Amino acid sequence: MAVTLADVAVRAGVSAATVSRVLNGNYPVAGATRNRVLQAVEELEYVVNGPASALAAATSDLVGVLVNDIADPFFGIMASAVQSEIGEPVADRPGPKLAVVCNTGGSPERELTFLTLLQRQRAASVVLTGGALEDQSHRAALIGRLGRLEAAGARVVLCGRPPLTDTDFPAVTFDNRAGARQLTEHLLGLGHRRIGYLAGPQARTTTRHRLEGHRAALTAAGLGGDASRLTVRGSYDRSAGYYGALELLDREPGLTAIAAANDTVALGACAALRERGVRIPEDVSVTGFDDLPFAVDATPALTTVRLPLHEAGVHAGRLALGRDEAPEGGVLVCPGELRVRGSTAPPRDA
Amino acid sequence: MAVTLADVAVRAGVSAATVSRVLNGNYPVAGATRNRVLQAVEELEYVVNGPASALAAATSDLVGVLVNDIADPFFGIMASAVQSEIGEPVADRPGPKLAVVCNTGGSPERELTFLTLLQRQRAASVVLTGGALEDQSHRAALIGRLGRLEAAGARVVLCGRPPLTDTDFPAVTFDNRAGARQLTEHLLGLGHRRIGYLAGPQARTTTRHRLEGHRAALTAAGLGGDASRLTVRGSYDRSAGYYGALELLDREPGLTAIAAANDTVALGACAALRERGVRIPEDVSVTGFDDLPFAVDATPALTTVRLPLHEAGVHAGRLALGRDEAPEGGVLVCPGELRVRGSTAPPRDA
DNA sequence: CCCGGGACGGTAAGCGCTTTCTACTGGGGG
DNA sequence: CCCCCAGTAGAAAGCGCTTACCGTCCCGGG
Repeated sequence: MAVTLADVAVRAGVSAATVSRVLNGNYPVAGATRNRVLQAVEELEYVVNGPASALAAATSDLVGVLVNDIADPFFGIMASAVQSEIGEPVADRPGPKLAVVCNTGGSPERELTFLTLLQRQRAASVVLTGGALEDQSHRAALIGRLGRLEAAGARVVLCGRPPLTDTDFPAVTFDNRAGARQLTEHLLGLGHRRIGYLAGPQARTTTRHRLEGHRAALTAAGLGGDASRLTVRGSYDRSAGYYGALELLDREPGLTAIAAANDTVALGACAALRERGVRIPEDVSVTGFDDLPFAVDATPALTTVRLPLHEAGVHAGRLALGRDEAPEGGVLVCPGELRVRGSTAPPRDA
Repeated sequence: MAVTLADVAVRAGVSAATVSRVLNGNYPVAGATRNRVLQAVEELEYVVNGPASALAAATSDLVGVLVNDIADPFFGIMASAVQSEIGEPVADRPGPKLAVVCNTGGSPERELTFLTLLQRQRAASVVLTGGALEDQSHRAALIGRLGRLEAAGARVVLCGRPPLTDTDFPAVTFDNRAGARQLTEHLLGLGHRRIGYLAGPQARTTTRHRLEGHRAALTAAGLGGDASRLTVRGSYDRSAGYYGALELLDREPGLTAIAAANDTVALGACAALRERGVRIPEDVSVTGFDDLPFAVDATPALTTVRLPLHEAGVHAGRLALGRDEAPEGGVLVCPGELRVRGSTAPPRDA
């Protein structure tokens, strides 16, 4: 049924070995022979059998990309960058690689399951994005899986998450702590003193780092005491911001600012504030985090910290291909950049 | 180095065939034997070699998903739905499938290239999303590629794009025409008469259908004459909306409404209007299309048409697995739903 | 008491490709 | 003038798995 290498070989009057060599270009083949082969390939519309070559060569051109949810632009942007980077047929030997996107939904089990599935596919590399779960047993299981992947020849890269201690997988991470700190310092600088914080889900590194940055700024300003009373936890979605903001308003009617764990949460908070008739930023200032594309289109535009998601993805993609050397220490820290926009202003009583 | 089926067989004291049968569960194996095998698998941490089984069984568990850009929520949401659907280990025979996401960037060549790469991987199915390019030669090439994929045993599904005439690939499509028409009728109903339109790129079915819907509404209202003067073309991104809106304002200062090809373009337009000091909706009403998550958080919230992106993706995923039968006629049309929000209001002179 | 057949399990032949290892050629240096 | 090597091409041995195709073994019916 399907055309095989052998068919091409017969058509071109050469051996299968030669056809393989022409196609892979890793062995000298005389010009005339090569042309005959190429022509036969063309005429027969031959398409290599990927699994067969993967089996024989013990490599595949699949790169796994684990994300929480590809529908979320935070992950979408990174994944897009990774994909574009690895899909580009470099002058380098192997052809373009394909990105296998895996939605973990933040579930540790699914994360492990997908890693196994990727190992089964003999993925050439795996890019892990998103905040890590801070759970010792999961951490151990994860390291085990990644170790086996690496042992099987896969390249493992962490993107947008902190390095895994005791391992030396290259990592491209964001400085969430510093970013959060800048944001809160910005609010403090404007004169805010009663600042609510909408934190992400428990046991996530991203959540913890951002919260720590926020607290560090407060503490430095001598406002550490109120911090936990003015912190509400929720997931990283819009409704968490909505209900979280209402909760904060109830807890502390004198609130003049809300710092959200990310832009999506911030928009939810804005919606809640508007419904309550609270003006932004006149009555309450709001900050986000990530600077996703829509942050600038909110009204008022969201003050936030821009994370170089695309750049990080590109870098992770290059590391995954082995095109770039791992950064010194194995970790590349990408700083966030404060973007001051309309959603923050001095408090009224300032 | 790596553990193979044979190793497991030895360990369990059975033949490789038996191990394979236990793992695939498609042939009777006595309970005791099965358990011994399973235990050996466990102890050896055996992971099937995907390429090898793909080669032997002539099938893979890869599903290709072609999108314009996975960073765009429009595609991200559909891809996410497809992925979740196919990743679920159904009670059905084959294990969970992996989604290979391919960013075409809207380029026809890349589209074809990716299809070839997917065929090389012997993908079990391919889901094509996004508007189709209206170009005869590309259409022919595309049908050729898809036909070969199908001949190779892959299931081809179109999602969020019109069916390919003369083929019978199942399709899940959006009624862009009706949606656009509703939007413009809504504006007309409010009393608008000078309505600008920000169209998408040329030669895309999505662009054409939405524009046709808009024009149909205008024509029905006896306003067809001005239509082309008040139409500006651009890509589907924010800056196209920004510059397009400025252009429209210049062409027709008396404009009272702008209908954009999608939400992203609409937000760009809003930004331009705000900069010009034009109030929304008091001076100019604006409508989007798609109802992406951020549409509701714009201020004012965007009047738009909600497209069931997630549902369409789920459905496409099921079709790709062969879990659902193709709809009668092969095409499932998903209607859009008008969402009237704050960005539209009667014109001032109404 | 014998035989047919169902339930299991093993044997072995590939699946289509890569990659040694071997073979052959022609030309230039000794 | 012969030998050796660079340059090419082929033969063949797998890569790890699936799956006919056969044997066994044991049961119940005749």
